[in-house]
Amino acid sequence: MTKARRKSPVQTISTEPDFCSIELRLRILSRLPFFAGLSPKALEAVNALFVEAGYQPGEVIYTAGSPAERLFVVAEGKVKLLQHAATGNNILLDILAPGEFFGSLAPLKPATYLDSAQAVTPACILSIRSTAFQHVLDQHPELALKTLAILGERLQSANQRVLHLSSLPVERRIACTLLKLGAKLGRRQEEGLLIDVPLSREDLADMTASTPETVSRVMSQFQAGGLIASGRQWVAIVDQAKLQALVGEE
Amino acid sequence: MTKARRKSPVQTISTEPDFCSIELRLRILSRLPFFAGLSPKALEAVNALFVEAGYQPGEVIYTAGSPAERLFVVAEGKVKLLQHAATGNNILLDILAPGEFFGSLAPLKPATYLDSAQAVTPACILSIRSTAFQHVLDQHPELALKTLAILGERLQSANQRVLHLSSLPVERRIACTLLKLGAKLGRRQEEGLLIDVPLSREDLADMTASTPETVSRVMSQFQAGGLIASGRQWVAIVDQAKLQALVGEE
DNA sequence: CGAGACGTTGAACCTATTCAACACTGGTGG
DNA sequence: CCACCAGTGTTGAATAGGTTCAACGTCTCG
Repeated sequence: MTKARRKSPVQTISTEPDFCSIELRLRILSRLPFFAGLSPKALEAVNALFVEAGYQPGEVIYTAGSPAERLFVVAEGKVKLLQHAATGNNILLDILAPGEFFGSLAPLKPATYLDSAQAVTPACILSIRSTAFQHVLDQHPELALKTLAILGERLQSANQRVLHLSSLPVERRIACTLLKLGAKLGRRQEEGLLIDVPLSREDLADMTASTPETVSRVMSQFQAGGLIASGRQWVAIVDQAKLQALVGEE
Repeated sequence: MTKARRKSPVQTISTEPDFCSIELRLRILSRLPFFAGLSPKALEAVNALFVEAGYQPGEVIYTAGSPAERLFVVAEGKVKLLQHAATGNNILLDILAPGEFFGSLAPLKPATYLDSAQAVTPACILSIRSTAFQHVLDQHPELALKTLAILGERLQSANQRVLHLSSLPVERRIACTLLKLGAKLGRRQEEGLLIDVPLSREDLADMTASTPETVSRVMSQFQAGGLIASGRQWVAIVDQAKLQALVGEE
């Protein structure tokens, strides 16, 4: 019945090995939470410290365990942040959108990265040495406060995740994860709120501490109930209210 | 066999409704990670902003959901930080030792606390309005960097917890939790490394996303293997190496 | 001394995983 | 251009790890 969905609503405009124009760089930097409110001059100085690099989908930006000496910022595209368990299974910590930072904030703090970063779409990534960034923070104390606020939010988010892993059954965890992804990466579309990133069952399993099979089962059920629409590597939220009700109000 | 353990090695020197002397306050503040390296004069100014309060074991310092407007620091005693799930079960996020802070770093960020804090032992707690603390950070930028570093560590720790919840079986999670507690709150004793805080099976269940029954079973097994010694409300690590081996090297 | 909290142990049950087989899709190379 | 094939998704059945329910023992405190 509600089976025939279109091929893949997620647009993957694959350009050349991604890079961004100077204007884009400055625009991105100025829109970054912590760089907002910086004088144009200071911003240009900061900009000069950043290096840019392009990545193709699936390409690895850094690997857990390698020496952590850079701070990265997503200028264009989406980036997966993942941890690796000894058993071989992965944990997908987050999917970062343009404007978000990752990597090592401070030098020497963790000597090595404890997560890996991988481009999901063609991406342009800016990066700076952690030491250099530390100097920037020294010179612009207001930036440190902004960064503090962001870290605080991430800590909250991580704690909420612990709460969910501890107390919610898979079905709810998946519903919740879909809603979060929708809020962050959603794009209005005829099918509903399309999660605008290639997203496999396994990705969702890695976000919910589950397995691709279980995710598939739950998603089939959601689809039958008209809550979502989904196909190969994509998901759209059709009935957000019902999904929200399922996770239980908070 | 190895059943006869002593009553309760955990000392709970219950004084009057706890308070601390002026010298202790200054000493505590000066030893706080972020206040380290502050001029004595600045430290006294900061000290003046703090208010002190005493708590009895089990007494609640603040509750999740109430307006978040203060930052707290443990001066003396131990404090439980916990989240509450809709299902009624609790998550024990951490047990804080003297010198650690909790509560609200920044005003308005989360309008309300999203965790609760409760004294585990008789405790003396210093606190300051978040707004006031924000001013302190403004005036002493180096403190913001320190705080940033600490938040970073906590974020890492939370992420590691997500990893463990996602990939380790209960037995390992419990072993790991015991080791962490031992490292943080351990006191050398004849029985081994005593975790110097009243700690029930339920507490451990709340730290490992499990149940008191399961914790009891696993702990019995650990005790039979000579890994730990334990009784009512207390645990000591007897063979740290074996316990470490069990969790799997990292 | 009694009562309530804490801890232990057993057995039934249930959720989600695991293993396995099969179907669909899209991209690649012949 | 078509056929093939690897990656992805679906579905079923068996299994296991942990929870739940329940009963009982034990300690501590008032």
